[in-house]
Amino acid sequence: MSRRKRYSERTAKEIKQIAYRLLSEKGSAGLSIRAIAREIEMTPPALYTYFASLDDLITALIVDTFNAYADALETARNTAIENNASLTDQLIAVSLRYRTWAIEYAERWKLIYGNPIPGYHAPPEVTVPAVRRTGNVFLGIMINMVDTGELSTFNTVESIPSTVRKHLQATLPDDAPDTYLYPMYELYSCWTHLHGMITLEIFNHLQGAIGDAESFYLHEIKRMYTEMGLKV
Amino acid sequence: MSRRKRYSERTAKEIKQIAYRLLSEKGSAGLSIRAIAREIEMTPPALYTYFASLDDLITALIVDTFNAYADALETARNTAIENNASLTDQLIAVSLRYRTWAIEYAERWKLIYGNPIPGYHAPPEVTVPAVRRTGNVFLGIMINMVDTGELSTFNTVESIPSTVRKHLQATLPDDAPDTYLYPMYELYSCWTHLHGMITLEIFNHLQGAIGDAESFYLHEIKRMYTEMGLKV
DNA sequence: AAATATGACTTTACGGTGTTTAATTAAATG
DNA sequence: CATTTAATTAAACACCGTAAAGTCATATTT
Repeated sequence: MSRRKRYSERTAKEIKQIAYRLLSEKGSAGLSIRAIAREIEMTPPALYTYFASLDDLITALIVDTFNAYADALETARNTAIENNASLTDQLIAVSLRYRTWAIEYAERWKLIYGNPIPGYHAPPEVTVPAVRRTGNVFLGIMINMVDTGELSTFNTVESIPSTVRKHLQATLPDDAPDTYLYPMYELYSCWTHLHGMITLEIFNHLQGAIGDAESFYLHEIKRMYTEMGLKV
Repeated sequence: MSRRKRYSERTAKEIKQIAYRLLSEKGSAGLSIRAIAREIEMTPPALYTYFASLDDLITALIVDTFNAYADALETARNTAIENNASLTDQLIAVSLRYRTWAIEYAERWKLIYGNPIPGYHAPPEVTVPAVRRTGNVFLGIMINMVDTGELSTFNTVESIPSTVRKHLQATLPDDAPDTYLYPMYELYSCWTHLHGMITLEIFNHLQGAIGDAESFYLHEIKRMYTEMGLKV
């Protein structure tokens, strides 16, 4: 690891930090090569040494953000485990963190889940695995629940549409029991609901309707998990 | 209504149509004053006669789009009624249309529910009433269901968080019975879930996970309405 | 140690964007 | 017909991403 390489990585990190600051201060509209160059006191083309294009820089931000999001969820779960929380309480803790992180880092969240930068298209080969990490935090808990019997799989598996069931089966490891289909399906059912509430809150469509988005969210996840058969 | 005024309105409409075409062809990145000017064979500043700014033009597109969305939902419901569909089937028909419209007019949908144009902020006084129209199609059906007894209100009303309940109560007409709180709350519970599925599908986060987003959506809404106590 | 190559930059430039200003033309009104 | 008003244009400003070419210090190779 040469001196020059270390310097270069430090600068790349600095560029990303300035990008995050501009993003949170002025939204994605403030995120430009030239604005970053001004802040870091370089000429705009100098940034091309570190990122091949603005799109590349944004992709780097997106990947980092997905990972930071997943880290936050994992931390939330670990904290819950340290406090001897039940699996259900772990699930609730992670669900709540899923929202608070989104609110706290709203502009970064919009970067990954909104459609913010016109002309930019995220390369799926890099973002799809990153998305999966966040889902896996939820899935891990739910699979634990199936193992302990807390989450009953009864006959819901049969009712899953066959196309969906086949797809889930294909993503399941070979040695995993069929009963794991249930938590996988349930994961997406829950995820889409959580995600809808958060999206609408962040884009300001929910507050006017419901008044207190936080209480609504908490109530909905408790109701959702109750209907899944958990004792909340 | 003078000749000039008629011409002016026709031109404004033409501008919006070109804007929609550019939007669906190239996404929000292709939506620029200068691009529209090229298409309509005007110089860019000429467009400022019709819209005070690009933001104003976008706001006009957004309002139109919200209304078109609501129109489509109302048409879906009316068609269902004409076919003697039950209230439950009306609700399902509208729910399905909520998705197909979003997919069909994805770029317009992103305009209203995503965060597409950096620097643009929708004026709430103009968009909030427009959002409400779409919700009212769902709400209308659910209120009918309460009136006919199809939708039981049992004790869910009591469990609604007090802050949310107060807010819903405030938006309820004075002469409406308290039992209407239940469908109002349920509306938002359903809406957030539908919205989450559609958002994730449109932003390409769901297909990789679930395979067949359409079947998933149908299965989820049926399950949701079953859990609400409806006979689907 | 000298020569070469590489990486980090700067200057300049091109073509794109939204928007303002002032001047011009066309249409409607008195 | 004269005057007001609306519609349009040309020119310019301040941004934007990025390509090309050149400069200079640092690494690497001979």
